[in-house]
Amino acid sequence: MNETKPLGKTAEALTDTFMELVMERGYNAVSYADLAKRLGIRTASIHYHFPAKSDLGMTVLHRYQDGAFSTLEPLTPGDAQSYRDAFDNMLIPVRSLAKMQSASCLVGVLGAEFASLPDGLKAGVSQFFETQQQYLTRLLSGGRDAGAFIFDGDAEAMAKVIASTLQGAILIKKSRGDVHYMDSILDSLKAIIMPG
Amino acid sequence: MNETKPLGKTAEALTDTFMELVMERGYNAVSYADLAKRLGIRTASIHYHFPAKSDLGMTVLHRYQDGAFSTLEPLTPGDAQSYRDAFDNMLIPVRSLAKMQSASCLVGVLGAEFASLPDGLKAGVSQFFETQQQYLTRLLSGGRDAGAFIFDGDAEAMAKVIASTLQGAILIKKSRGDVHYMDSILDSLKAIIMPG
DNA sequence: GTCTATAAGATGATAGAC
DNA sequence: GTCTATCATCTTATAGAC
Repeated sequence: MNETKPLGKTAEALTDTFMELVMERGYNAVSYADLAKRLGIRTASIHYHFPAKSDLGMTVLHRYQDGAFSTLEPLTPGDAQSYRDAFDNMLIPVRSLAKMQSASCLVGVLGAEFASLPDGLKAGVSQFFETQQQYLTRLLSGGRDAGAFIFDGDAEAMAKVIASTLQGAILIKKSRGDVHYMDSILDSLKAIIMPG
Repeated sequence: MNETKPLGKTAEALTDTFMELVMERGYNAVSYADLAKRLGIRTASIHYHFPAKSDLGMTVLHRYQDGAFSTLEPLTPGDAQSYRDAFDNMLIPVRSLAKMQSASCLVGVLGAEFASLPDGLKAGVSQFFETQQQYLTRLLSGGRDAGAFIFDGDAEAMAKVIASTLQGAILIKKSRGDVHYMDSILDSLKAIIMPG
């Protein structure tokens, strides 16, 4: 039910390119002219597919969200290993981002520009963080009960720590241009919730 | 030696306003027109004080950096409590940021827009993160030796975790509009390096 | 230091032909 | 679906008067 509607070839290329550039530069630094140049078309053609820039933004945000949440397993009660696997799967898109030298999380970039975003994007960004926090909280809570994780304090607090750490690391990594920046961070996070 | 040169009254107001707006919207979403309107002057007057936008950006980044690092104590060997105090003092600007509903860290915002920044700002942002990581690493390393902190792994890895967590939390907080978002995160971080 | 005037270019967007 | 042509507006920036 969260399927993104299929797009034509040009619309697909537009969303891919726009997403890539926003993840590098920010929403406000990517123009229709940039996209037109990249795809070898005119800016007017872009408006046929996406009448306003905010339409492009919304489409790209939805696509990104689908991708980021696609590896999340439904949190049905299971054994300890199933929770550890779910945690690892949650990290798959993060590891993918970690390897990209000059990109960072689309939602993080949009969040940085929050006050300048059109309303729809603002709402989408807020919701992304809310959904992520809820999932992580349930994962950590259930996982601790099942013996998969060990940590003090409530699961929601740990969920916020983990979400923040990942987001911050992906952001800093881009400025440092170091594709290995996150290696130790992912290890450290695991050690924090799976000591010993 | 890191003193920022004194500015006139208008230049001061310009840097304050520019910093505030960038922390809310991002560098590319703040224009000379925005500043002129706020201060009740013309855009041409701004160019007298800061010929190019990148000049404004550099001045603001330096000011921000001076503020963020102003509470850092020189890391001379001391007892455990002195390291805990130094950690708390490092957090003073962070706590200040946490209270601002619609702003996030200037350097984080610039980092999100990295690829679109003028070269001077790129270099400044990279350097900020590098300096912060070096300080935190020394603080954690010395503090662990002095018995102030307890954690596994090397100090640099923990420094990266802490810097990333703070940066990510400040970013997410803005999108969530929750001035209490970071409360539990600061508690959790302390619990991670000062268990028990 | 601030203003008016002005410029060159970018930007998001529309109308209508092909 | 893509194009040409065109638009109003914004954006950074400069020259020169006050």
